Amino acid sequence: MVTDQRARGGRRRATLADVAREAGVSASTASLAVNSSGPVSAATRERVLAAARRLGYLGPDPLARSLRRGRSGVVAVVVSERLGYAFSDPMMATLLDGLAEEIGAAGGSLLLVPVHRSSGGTDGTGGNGGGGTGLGGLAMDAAVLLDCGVRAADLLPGLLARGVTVVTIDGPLDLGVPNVGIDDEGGTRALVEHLAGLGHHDVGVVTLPLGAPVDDGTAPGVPRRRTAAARAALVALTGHPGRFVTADRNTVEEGERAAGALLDAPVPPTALVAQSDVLALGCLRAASARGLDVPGDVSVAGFDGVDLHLLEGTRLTTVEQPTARKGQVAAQLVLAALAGDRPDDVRLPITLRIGTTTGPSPER
Amino acid sequence: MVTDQRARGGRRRATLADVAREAGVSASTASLAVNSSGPVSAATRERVLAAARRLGYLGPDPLARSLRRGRSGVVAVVVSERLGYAFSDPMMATLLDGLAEEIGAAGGSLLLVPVHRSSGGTDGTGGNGGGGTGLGGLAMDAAVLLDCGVRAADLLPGLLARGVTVVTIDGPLDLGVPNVGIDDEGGTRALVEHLAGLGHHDVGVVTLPLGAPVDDGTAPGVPRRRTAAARAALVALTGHPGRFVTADRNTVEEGERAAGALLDAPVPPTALVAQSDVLALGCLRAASARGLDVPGDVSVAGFDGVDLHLLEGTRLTTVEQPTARKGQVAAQLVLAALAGDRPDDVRLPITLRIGTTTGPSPER
DNA sequence: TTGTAGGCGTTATCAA
DNA sequence: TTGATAACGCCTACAA
Repeated sequence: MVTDQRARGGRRRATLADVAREAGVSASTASLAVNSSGPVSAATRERVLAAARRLGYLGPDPLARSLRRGRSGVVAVVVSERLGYAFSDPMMATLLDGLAEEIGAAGGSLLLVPVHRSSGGTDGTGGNGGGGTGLGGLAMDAAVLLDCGVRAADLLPGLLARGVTVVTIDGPLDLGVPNVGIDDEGGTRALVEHLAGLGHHDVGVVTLPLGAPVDDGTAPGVPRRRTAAARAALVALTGHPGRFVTADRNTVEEGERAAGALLDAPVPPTALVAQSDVLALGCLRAASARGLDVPGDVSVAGFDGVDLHLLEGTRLTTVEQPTARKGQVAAQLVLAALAGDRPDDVRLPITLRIGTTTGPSPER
Repeated sequence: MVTDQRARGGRRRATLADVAREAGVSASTASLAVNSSGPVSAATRERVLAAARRLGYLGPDPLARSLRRGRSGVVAVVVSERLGYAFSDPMMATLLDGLAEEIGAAGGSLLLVPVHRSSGGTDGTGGNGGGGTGLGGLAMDAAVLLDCGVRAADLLPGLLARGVTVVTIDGPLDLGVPNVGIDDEGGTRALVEHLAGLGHHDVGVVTLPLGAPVDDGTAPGVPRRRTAAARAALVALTGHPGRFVTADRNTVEEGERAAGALLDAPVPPTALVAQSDVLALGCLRAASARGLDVPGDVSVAGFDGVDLHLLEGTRLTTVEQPTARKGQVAAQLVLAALAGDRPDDVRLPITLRIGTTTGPSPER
């Protein structure tokens, strides 16, 4: 990754110039023939192709072509911190799948870029001495920013300055770039309504990591949006504000820990709302570990509509969102923007899915 | 991804030449100053840096630099078919995490390349007309091939011809490139020994997708290696060959289906060995759906040592492998090979972990 | 310590 | 239909 000798072993790969010479044509003609991207007589094309075969020419060098064309065909997906966390979230897998499908179909490819909190600032001169990576030294046509975990806003100026097309998934919304998202507030409210309707007055909320407090003018990310919506809905519908515990990461373990903190209170809440299905699974485990019946003793709800592979015919009550579609749409926004359009934000529909993990409040 | 106008909106990004002109030095001096990679007087450097700031120079263009240096810093990870499948395997997340950590630390980045069965042949002239992706048109220094699903061997010639450094994970082993793997046979044998010791004579095996039969001379992949080892060990230790069902994909659903086929036999086996923990989870669900007690009625074992987040304090009996380490080692092999070394294969240690899902055979 | 020259492999443009 | 020319933006011998 550091060394840069080109002279590897034997003789170097054949280039288009070699092919042209071998075929007795000019480089430009050879280019046209090889790419079938211009008027070339059938005879010449055949001659060039034969020469290419003879020389073992492997097609245009992607780097050179990209430099010349000003396009690399690479779409970066910026994920938070460690890839392991990113992928331990089942959503991410689905999202990336949708993204890859569309980008791949358009001839592009996906670059996975984990951003460590430090290496964000690609704003200045970028004179980062040694080959530090950090978004600065990566060739990309576009970047997809996933709200979860990364402060998208931090990276944005640097990317835009470099002429990179940017699309966000799940906001923030006021960044001035196209965004795909869902109605987080509406989904949260629906969940609270459902629980309130079951007679729950004392609801615990396990939130996703909230990230840095929003001191600048930026709109808050998913966790804060859902949190605010939950608080508002709880006050309005149950008369109580609810109790909030924040998970440090979106993992089952953290969900279990956070839920444990709530359930171990002198008077535990009668319902737990987790901001993700992964966290909700942790809630289920916390309840199970304490011998609590779900939903008899405590109701549990999630968010996302991920397939959790619960045993025993349990179905989590959750807000289902079209995650694969989200990835596809993000890709479409990228492609549209790359084509010069200025696409609008997209808000995808969600559904409240009532499962077997929520029931009447035992207080009733 | 297709259009190629460079003339976007305003005026183009400042280049190093611009900076040099602005600073009144030559381009080469500017290069040295910006990269701090040569002898430059403090005064000149300051002047150059100031000019860069003034012009909003954002650092060397990655594409141009790569072309010049002959290195892109990109390591491709070739995954099978759809990314969604790839990531639905918890192993992959961990593996990629380890890989990304090491590659990232060395200043490289990870390109995710899903390979559809068709687009494999990058051997010929590659004159694939339009911008079809398929590994051919991607700039990469190295590729990591994951056996699972993709016939690594198919891609190898093309990659090698292009001068791409290749490393495989989980074989096949006779490809002539460095490989990281584990003792699949030994692990399988240990599992069978464990079950035989518990008195099981009639064992069902749920295998991973086997892929195409090995008609050429190539060594078989993980599923076939584990399958052969299981068959041999079962014959040797139980006197019976065992019954084999193949899952079409490495998913919980497929595991459940395959296990169901075994459990619905007139005389079901007393133990199920799945070739992955994901499949094993499917086995557990199949048993649960039929009202069978595990391990009372049927024992279940897996392979991998993934955290399955089972409820109820259940711990799967499985063969634990150091998955993150596998990714790290693969990265180290890549880096070593890129540095000109010719690293040896690495075989990582595994451990039989006995959980609560295996017990004495009910036949006893 | 700085500048000059040349080229990495392609492709767009224009003229022939 | 083909060919010469000129970049794309950078880096590295080598010379001054």
